[in-house]
Amino acid sequence: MPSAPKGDSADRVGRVTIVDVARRAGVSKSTVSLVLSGSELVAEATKLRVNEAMGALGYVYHRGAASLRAASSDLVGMIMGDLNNPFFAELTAGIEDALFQRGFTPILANTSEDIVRQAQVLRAMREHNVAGIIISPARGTDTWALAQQWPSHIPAVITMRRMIGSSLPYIGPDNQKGERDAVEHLLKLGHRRIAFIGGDDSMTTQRERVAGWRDALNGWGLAADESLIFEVPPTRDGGRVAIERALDGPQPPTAFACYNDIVAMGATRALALRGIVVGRDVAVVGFDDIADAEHNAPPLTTVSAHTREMGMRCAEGLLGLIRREDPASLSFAGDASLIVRESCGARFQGRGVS
Amino acid sequence: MPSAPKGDSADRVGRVTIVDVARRAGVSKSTVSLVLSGSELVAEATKLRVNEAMGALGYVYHRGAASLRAASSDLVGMIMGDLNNPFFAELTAGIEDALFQRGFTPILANTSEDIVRQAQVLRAMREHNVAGIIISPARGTDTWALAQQWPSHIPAVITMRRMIGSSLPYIGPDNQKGERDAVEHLLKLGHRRIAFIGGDDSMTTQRERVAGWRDALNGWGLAADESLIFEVPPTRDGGRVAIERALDGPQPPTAFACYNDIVAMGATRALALRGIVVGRDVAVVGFDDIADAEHNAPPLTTVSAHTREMGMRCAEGLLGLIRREDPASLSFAGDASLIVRESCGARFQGRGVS
DNA sequence: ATAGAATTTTGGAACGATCCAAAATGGGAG
DNA sequence: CTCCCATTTTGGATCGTTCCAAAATTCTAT
Repeated sequence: MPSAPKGDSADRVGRVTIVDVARRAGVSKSTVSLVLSGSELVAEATKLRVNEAMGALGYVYHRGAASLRAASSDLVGMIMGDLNNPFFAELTAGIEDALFQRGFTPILANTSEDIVRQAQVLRAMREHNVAGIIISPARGTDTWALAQQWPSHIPAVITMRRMIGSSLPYIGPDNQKGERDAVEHLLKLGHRRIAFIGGDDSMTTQRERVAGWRDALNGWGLAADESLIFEVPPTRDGGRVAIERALDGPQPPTAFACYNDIVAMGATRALALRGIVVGRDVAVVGFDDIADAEHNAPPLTTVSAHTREMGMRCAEGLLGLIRREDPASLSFAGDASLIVRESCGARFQGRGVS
Repeated sequence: MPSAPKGDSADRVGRVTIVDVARRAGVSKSTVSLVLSGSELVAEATKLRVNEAMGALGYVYHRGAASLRAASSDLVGMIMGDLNNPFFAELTAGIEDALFQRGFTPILANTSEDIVRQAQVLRAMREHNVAGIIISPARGTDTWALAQQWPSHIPAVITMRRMIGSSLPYIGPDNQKGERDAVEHLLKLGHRRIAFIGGDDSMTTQRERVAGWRDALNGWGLAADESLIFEVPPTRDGGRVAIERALDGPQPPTAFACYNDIVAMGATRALALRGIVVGRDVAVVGFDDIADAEHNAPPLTTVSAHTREMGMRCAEGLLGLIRREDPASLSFAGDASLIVRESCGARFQGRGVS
């Protein structure tokens, strides 16, 4: 017979508590508590007896009760702007993994870019007495409002979307450097009219990436032509719209640096539908390196944000804050590295149908 | 000056509790508790005074403390097999939304299809005294093992992956019916050699979808040719591999019913790279209707699992269990409806480049 | 055998809410 | 002015843990 985890009182009405365990092991509840916390104080023999009792009774630790006494719980809030964006889904999975491994329990909230929802969610997290939060602020989040909604003494790290003027540490990729590399790559391939498409001026991430685009052009002694910045929603459809606007204008660009991979996918699709072969007639680069990027038609040249690692960094950064390390030292701009595939033409294989 | 939420004791060392509020409002903590729970018993004037005190002190409700006395908390576990699969990301967002609206707080766990991780996560959820869980079991989860890891008296609903023999209610789309519709559509378009690609026999979802495929063929008086079932991982690359195997075999199929959209995307891409125009030379249908499906090249004909609604159903089903309704009556197979786009050829526009 | 030190164990007070029976208050009828 | 009843309010026990000072036990050296 396999060892069944059910103990003799597994079907009791109430929960099996530390007191029940203590009674069965013939010790006091304090001793059981000591065993639970892995204390060195308790004698080996006693430890064994207590563990046996816990097994027999099917005891389950009650974290809520424990954290009532401690200052904070093992809960950590994860507030994401848009879970349906694969990039954020990957980031979420990364953070979840890292937190769980460190003994924290992530509570998830998806704001769908809704700042009202975000405010509600922040309050709920406070009510749960979370040890801290990792937040990717919804678009349109105001630095001041966030400061009002989240007391500065509770650990929080901001990820992926920098809040200017906020005292909270920021963890995210180096957008400017990444975009600069991407655009320089296009310049090296001979492109001179390089558009930037997607997002708009109100998004810090867009501003950082545009800055990188400008840097690269200026670095090559070229003036950045602001009319080549196309502000469209950071969506697939946004990519399509930008392509249409760009192509229908005078002197269409020969290369497109996209706000992110989603926009780039929309753009490549729109180009393909016009019969333009991406990677031969025109170059496209994305940003983020989501899983789908390499399966796009054609596979996207993009800038990797090292999503998984970023998630780990976030978890670690928050842990640092919880341990009361200096917030300033925690801000972190991860590397962002160019991944060359086919959409830029550098490795174009000339396969005929794109 | 805008009304600052900071009260006079917002920077106290400890937390502001109902006792502090009670003191300031000149009432007992019981009264404050009554106000908190929205009781009708308390006089209007007192209610006002208490609310004023809460505002002034910046009181934040402590859900953990409250749930210590109640049988269970407002936490609900969400256990997902693979968050990186856009389908599950959408489902997760849907469930999260529905739970939050009903006043529950979802705690998230991504098992990455790892049953060891899943067991750990289940335990963590128990320790958090969750009101219930919504679980999409990791591949390879054994019904008996799950029953051991999750006591039957704690509400749980299984979603998307039926566990045969489990007493827990199952909520998911009608896979068999959906696949039958899809394959019938292919039959109507004149296809006779229709392959089923992706997943394998150990996955209940695959078995259900294969059953639908078989139903459709048999319904048209055709024998289901088992050699047309290609068992490959339910991934993009799996789709590619299946296409290669199928095309290199004798008498290649003219249509492919795919386990899900991811496989279908891998398949369409592999076909395109071989110069085969999907929607003209060959037909492909997917399953799930993830957001990317309509942006695929060509847009995928697929079966919608009504993901968002499914998420809502899960939340509602769990709520029913928490309210101690009959588990059997909660099982639910949602509709699964065919969405015709271009990959099957029914609406092929003949655009040249696919 | 015994003081003193070292090692183990323990009872009771927290933590911040809810719940219940009982007490206080207010109003209307006699 | 009292009594009764309806409306409000309240103290204290409780949920399951941790923490702390103090008690009990064991060990060591004399």
